[in-house]
Amino acid sequence: MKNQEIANIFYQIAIYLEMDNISFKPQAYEKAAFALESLSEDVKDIFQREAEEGLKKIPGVGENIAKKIIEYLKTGKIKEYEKYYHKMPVNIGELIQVEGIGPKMIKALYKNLKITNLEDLEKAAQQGKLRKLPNFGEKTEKNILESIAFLKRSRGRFLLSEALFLAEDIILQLKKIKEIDKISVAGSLRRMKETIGDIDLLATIKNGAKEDAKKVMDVFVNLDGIIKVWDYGLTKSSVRFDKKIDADLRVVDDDEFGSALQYFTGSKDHNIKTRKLAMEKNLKLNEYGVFKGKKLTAGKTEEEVYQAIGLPYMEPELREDRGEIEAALEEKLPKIIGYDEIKGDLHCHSDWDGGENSIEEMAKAAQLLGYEYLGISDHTKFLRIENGLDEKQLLEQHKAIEKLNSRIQHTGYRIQILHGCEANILNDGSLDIDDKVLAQLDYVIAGIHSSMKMTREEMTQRMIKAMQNPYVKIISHPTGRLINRRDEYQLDIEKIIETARETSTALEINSFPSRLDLNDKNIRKAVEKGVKLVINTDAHHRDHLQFMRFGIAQARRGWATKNDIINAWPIDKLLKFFHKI
DNA sequence: GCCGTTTTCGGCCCGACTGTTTTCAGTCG
Repeated sequence: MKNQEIANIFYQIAIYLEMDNISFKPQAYEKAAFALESLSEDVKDIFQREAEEGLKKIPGVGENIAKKIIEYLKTGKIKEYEKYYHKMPVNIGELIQVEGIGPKMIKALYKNLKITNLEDLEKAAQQGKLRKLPNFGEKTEKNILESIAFLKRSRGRFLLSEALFLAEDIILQLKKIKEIDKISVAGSLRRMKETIGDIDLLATIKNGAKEDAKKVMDVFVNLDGIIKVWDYGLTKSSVRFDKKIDADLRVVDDDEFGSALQYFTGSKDHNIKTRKLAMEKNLKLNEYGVFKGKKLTAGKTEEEVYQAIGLPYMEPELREDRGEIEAALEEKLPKIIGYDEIKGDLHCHSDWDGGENSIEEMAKAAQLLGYEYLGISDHTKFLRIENGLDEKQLLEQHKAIEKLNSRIQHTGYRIQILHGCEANILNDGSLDIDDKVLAQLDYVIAGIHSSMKMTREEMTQRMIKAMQNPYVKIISHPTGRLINRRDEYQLDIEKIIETARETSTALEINSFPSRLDLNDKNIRKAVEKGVKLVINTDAHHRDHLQFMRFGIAQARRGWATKNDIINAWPIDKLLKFFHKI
């Protein structure tokens, strides 16, 4: 799929344009890039089917950008970009990741110090060269070094979504081979960890024949997007994809698929415990099976492997040695929420606040996902750039949603649209929308979108005050972290959880791939305190509704059950929760 | 460069915050 590659080039063109103070064009390129990466269909397919006209239907794509997409599809290059890159050969993708660095700084760094990548930048900062540049100073230099250190800590880890989308694509390709019998992801990806080091895949061959394994491996090492083959063998091959994600494929015997899957899924600590448990029963557990002496007693499925050592089957998300084995032995393992148990998404943006789709389009997409309800929660007025709604617009939107609800029911759609908003928590903990208006909505989400560098005490008080507002039912992305990019706010999460319990406020598990906030550990803390949670996507496009599974995965990793998640509840129970003032 | 219930040109892109400065440049959401 070329969408992301083209989007990345457009993002870079936007930055080059911004360096030259060109107005409006950068936003146009950014908008097109955003639309491209949100697209679920391959632009190549759209172009083949509907030519340039089809491309121009993508929001933000007009005549010029459509031509550039076509140019890339045909030649693998975009001349406009090549021209800029020739003039300033800088690794923009790398430098822009540094918090506090934007187009103007990249330009100044290149012009004055010939800095082209992260390594150059770090060296120059360490040598105190940055502070001498105009508009730079000691503090900027220090911030840049801190930000680079943060990036380095997270280097080599990929977002769960990136790894999963690639893995699913690989599996789709491999499943076309008729000799393949079973295939599954393993490793941290199967455990749905928030970041992934590499992709592990496990497969079996129908008749176990060596020449068939070779066929499979041949397809694997020649997949689209591979830039390096590390290993090529009949039982294991290893490759690197263009985003520098590595993937391993192992072929195992059908009899050992379960034990191999269990072994390669990990986690390592979980496996150490399961092996100990096996030893206590005079058994031996390894990747080839469960053995009594030399006799194989289990191995074909994970279920029989766990059963053989006296455990129930464990969902991969639980296998972190965080007490799951002990809980299982005491039959106290919770029934964690299923991927199909969410009944609605309560944090979605519409085109009222600059999102891509109308409320109706969002509702129809939600209906297709089988949801009972969809909550529209646009930004409010403090966020001017996001077209935040003011009191008057919120009331207008309320009427529009009432109308749409009654119209939709006559057209065979069963989905019910709820009206909320994502109000801004201002520095003093008050909200940017009048309580009288908030009172008229079905629910209110409150979130922090500004002044993220307060002290721990100030930030905690700020959020506590917002939760004490009787209309606030949900706190969005409670810790504010962006994976691999920005740390959490300074925040006393225990106090926040405590206040959430006292005020019956639900804490969000934001499913947006770069957020996953709350994270699994904080989810577990909240669940233990009996605090209610809500899994939302923060969709700004109808395709983003699909991100739900990433949030569900984190909820599962945090041992949350259906009862803990308010949007796994039927609508009557949900509305009762919202109206509990 | 895109877009159109202001429709083929003229809008679009604001305000807080930080760090640099002494009136402002750049980043972020």
